[in-house]
Amino acid sequence: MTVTSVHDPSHREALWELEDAFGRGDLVSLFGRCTVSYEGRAASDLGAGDRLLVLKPDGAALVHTDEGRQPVNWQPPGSEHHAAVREGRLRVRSTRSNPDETLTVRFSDVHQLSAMAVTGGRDLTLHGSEEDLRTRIVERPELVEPGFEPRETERPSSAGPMDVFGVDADGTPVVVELKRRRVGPDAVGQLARYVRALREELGVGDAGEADDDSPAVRGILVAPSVTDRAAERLADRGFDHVALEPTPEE
Amino acid sequence: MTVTSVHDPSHREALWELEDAFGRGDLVSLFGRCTVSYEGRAASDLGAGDRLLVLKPDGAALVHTDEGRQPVNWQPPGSEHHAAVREGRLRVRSTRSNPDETLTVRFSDVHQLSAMAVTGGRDLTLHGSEEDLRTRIVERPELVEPGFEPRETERPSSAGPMDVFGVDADGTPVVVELKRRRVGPDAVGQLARYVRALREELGVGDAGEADDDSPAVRGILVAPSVTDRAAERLADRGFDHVALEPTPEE
DNA sequence: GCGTCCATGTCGATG
DNA sequence: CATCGACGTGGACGC
Repeated sequence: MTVTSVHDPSHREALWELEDAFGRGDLVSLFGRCTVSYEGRAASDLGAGDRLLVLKPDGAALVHTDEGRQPVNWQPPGSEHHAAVREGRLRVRSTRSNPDETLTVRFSDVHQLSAMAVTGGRDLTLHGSEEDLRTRIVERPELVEPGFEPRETERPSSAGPMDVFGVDADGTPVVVELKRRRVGPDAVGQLARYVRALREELGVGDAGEADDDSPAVRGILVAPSVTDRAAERLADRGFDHVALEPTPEE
Repeated sequence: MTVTSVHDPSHREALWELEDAFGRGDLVSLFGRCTVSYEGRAASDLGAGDRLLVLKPDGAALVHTDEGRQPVNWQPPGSEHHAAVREGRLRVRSTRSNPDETLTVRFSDVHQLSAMAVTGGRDLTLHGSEEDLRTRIVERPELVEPGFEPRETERPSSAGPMDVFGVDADGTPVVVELKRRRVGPDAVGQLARYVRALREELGVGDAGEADDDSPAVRGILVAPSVTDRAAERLADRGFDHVALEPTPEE
């Protein structure tokens, strides 16, 4: 593992190191006093201050202050990094097109620059996602309700793929929308679109005949919990909510 | 400006530096070979590889690989960093409560560690946000339509605050929903909620009497553009779309 | 604390 | 390319 590291370099030294690092495909970490300006989907300016600039070989650029999970400024992967010395400052610029965006970081002082080749080990195994919730329901359908039979996941419809499609104990078609966490009204809207699409497709239970307790196509929202507004909308539509976590309680 | 920087430190040296940096409230950048595990709202594991760990004095922790704008793992601000040497590795752990979450990074090798005090200069001036769009409309209402008069922004309603409330040339109440970029159907749903709330509040134009071309309360979606699905929903509801950018075209 | 909504959201799948 | 939906979304603001 080769790490390059320079302390308090001159702008010219820093420039050399940056260009080498870009050439090697290194990940760069740069501490220094700088101003930052961005122009693209929006535009922003940031006055002088000490910050951390991270430059990735895939084109991503991140400007971090001492606070927050989010960078104060950034450029997405696919951008191109360029460095130069201009007007007595080290200018690092990252540009991309579609949309056209430019991030410019101007360093009056570079305190520390490190670069390292970083490869592999990018595959994360994540548990507790919506996909896990789907798996859990397919394996244990009674968690939705007794007699529920899943027939298909990601079933296509004119409104997009529905998370789980199945039938209930009476043989009534059921659309299940899954959410890994507490949801608001937008999730009910999503479920409603799938139910409407399926009713049209099956030619049953549209607004004209679904005014009693037999909706012909049922909608079930599976989520740990729902907001009040979402509950209202669920009631309006005659949909059900099943409280379920993506992973079993410990 | 004081920067601490060590190259290829022993675990014990790295531990000292980390504890000093935590004590000083420094921002830390740590290159090394590590495994990462996370447990909290979800759970994840990441095998050995070279990565960049950033530790912020506000408690944020970021694990970055060579790719992506997003950290592969992280901990939000408000967490607490702890470092220790365990089983021949440098273990950096960041924990928080509510929800209970733990991020653990275990280094088999530390290649480079830098720490710097980073203060001030955190205030970003951003242009092109939804707020700019609102300002633009209030100053030039004719951009929405001739004769439009804004009366209130962030007007409260039972469905939440509507972006702009006003009246059109005929004196008909208008609810304007603003989006800084192209929107999908959810924005129409949002607008519909506000319109419904206002109709109820004013006691006019509900479903019973709004079946002709006089809806009593109009809804206008201002956004650069809308998706097909959103356009459908707009037409269903009898709402209008006005194509407008958050900032004037160059 | 929860609810709501914006974001330069980012990211991946899909047509 | 654009659309659509998930995300450990994050973050701000209001109640």
